[in-house]
Amino acid sequence: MGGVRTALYNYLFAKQRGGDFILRIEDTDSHRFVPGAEQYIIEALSWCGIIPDEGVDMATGKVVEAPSERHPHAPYRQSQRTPIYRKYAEQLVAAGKAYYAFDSAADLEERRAAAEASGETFIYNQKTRLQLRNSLTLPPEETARLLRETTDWTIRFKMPENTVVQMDDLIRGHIEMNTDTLDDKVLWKRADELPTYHLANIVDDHLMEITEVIRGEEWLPSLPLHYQLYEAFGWTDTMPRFAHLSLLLKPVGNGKLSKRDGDKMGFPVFPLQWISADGTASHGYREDGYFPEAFVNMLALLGWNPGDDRELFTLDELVQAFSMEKVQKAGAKFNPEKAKWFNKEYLRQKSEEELTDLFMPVLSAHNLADVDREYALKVVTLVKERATFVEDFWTIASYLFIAPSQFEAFGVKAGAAIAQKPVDPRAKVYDDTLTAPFLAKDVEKFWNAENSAMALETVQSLSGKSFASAQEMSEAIESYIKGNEWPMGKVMNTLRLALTGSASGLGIADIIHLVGIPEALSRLAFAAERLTA
RNA sequence: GCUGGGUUCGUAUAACGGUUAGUACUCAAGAUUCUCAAUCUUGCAAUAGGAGUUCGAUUCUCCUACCCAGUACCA
Repeated sequence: MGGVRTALYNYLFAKQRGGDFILRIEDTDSHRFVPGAEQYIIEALSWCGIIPDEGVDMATGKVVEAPSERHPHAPYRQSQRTPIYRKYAEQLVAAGKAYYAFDSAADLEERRAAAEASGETFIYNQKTRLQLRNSLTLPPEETARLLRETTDWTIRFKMPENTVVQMDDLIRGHIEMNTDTLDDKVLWKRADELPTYHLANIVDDHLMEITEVIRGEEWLPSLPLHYQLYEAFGWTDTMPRFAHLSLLLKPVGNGKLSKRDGDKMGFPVFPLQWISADGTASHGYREDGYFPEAFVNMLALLGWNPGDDRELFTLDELVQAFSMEKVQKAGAKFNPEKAKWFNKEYLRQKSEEELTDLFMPVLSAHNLADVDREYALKVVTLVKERATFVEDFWTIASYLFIAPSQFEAFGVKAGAAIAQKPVDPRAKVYDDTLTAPFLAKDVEKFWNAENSAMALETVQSLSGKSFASAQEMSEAIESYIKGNEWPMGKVMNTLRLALTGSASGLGIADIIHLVGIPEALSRLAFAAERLTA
């Protein structure tokens, strides 16, 4: 989610200014390589409607490896650009702005442990670099020999001493930091013979003519290093502008949003379902039934606002409205409830035709492949306002497709839609298995000889007549019950219990008008047989 | 620890020195209906604390508290 939001803000900013949004794969940690991750990123962005102008060939969905007019800076995968970084790293060494370091990992580890033991922190910087094994301290011929005979070396940036770096951030404004608090960061790694993020990023941003870098807040502490690198390369005149986005925080408690939070609280943290290497699956917004428009809209408003009360934006509207000035400095706690609200709003905006198209596969998934589309459309019209997800149509109205007598065979539970709500702990607990497929608490409340007789007679009174609309049928039912001076609520709820399995849900006339009077009578008979024993 | 960033109702945010501190989500109540939703109405609820600057601070400055990030041959 956080990654998508960062990409989204980049996209909105770029598109608003007529710029290009570039996707570059920063895969310079060979140890953390995850198969499929690259494709996942492309697919996730594509689902959100965030289409890169450069870096990905959208026809094939692949990262571009060879330069073309549209993709002049290929390859866009950093692991395929290593000679470039190597050249620039050595250029820095030659200019005296970086140096070769030969300290072993174990040695550095030891120094860190020793410093920690005495309550200090070991930093590889201007204070310590002259006591360590590097091209600054070793005789030139020894350095040359080590470089020639081993690959056991790194390149470190020679951080200038006591210099206050003056920085600007599009969101945070002016920031300054003294270089004495910084260390001599590794630019070229011995471990996998690849550049670090810092080197590769600065080199690529320069080569690819990047004008704005919008990234997560975790990079803010690295900004002075990046400024110094631009300085060292002599690229300050074309240095991009930076914006550091605050992080997405977990809904409750402290800390940033993590995979575990979603699993624990039952909301997705991934745009698309993600299967980890160990086989565990994490929920995705797509698979959980969210519309991409709703997901993107929700994400955009998490840390940014248009300055007025508008909340619903299409991607194009976001491009128009977005401004860096209105991006929030503080981290934003993610609210899963609001995410659902957005989805509900988008669902309501969709036409009944479109929703029916989406609903048909849901019916098939519940073993109802041969439902008449016109019938499904009528159901959608009836339940649209009540649903948050397309899947809800089924949960709310499964009884419009199958009778309670079939519930078990289709894996339906009576009152499933209301059962999702948290139950008041003081409420009486009923054993639904005793009356299944009918809800025990409603059976106790409404089902008795008197009520069921009235319910049956009411439906029988409709037999043989035809009704042009549910409204017309509703009037007939009402006048029949009132004519007999029967209690409206009791008859209706008893009827609903027999028809749907529970005493809550759609209007009685709506249900009977859809399923038909003979079906209603048959359901009444089934309920009588099951409940009057 | 050090360095940097941050702090308005439970949550997301508005108010860029002058408002009864607004809006949305959530929650609660009422209206409505045959129930449940939906809808409508109403309500609950915030400027972290302390100094200063100012006629006046949510807004500017400083201190404290708390939160976040970085402190890797990870990004």
